[in-house]
Amino acid sequence: MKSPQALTLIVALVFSVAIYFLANSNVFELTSMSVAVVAFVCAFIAPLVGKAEANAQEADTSISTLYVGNLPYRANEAAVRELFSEYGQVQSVRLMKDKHTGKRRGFGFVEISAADAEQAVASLNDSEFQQRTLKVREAKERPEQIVE
DNA sequence: GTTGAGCGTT
Repeated sequence: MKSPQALTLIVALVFSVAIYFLANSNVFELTSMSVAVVAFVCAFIAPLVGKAEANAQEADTSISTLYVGNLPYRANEAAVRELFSEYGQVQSVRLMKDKHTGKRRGFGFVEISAADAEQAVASLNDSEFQQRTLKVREAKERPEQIVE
């Protein structure tokens, strides 16, 4: 797992070392001040680059929460995840069960890529799953991510 | 161990 910040840091370090040796060799007649200026610019830009890459990653992982009803009581999370994985990247699957008895309540929520959410709903709603006709909609409450 | 419209847990 390489983070954008770590990558940017490595680039900045390598660049700084290169500038240091260039300054020592006097190839470009660099002064200590010019090296300091370059170092300052690098230190100023690095966090901005890292932040931009982080924002780009967030945009790629925008997620929609889908309500899945009429599930068979015997259905488990793995089976539901497999089902929705046919249409998109499944972020998480939560099958709601009664907190006290632990029995399945027959519905759940699936977090899936926003880009694939509509396709999954259109394909899986009113489809048959373990001899039950599923109800798949966009979840009403608790919007985690706003879809534009 | 049962049932059958529904929108929820840290």
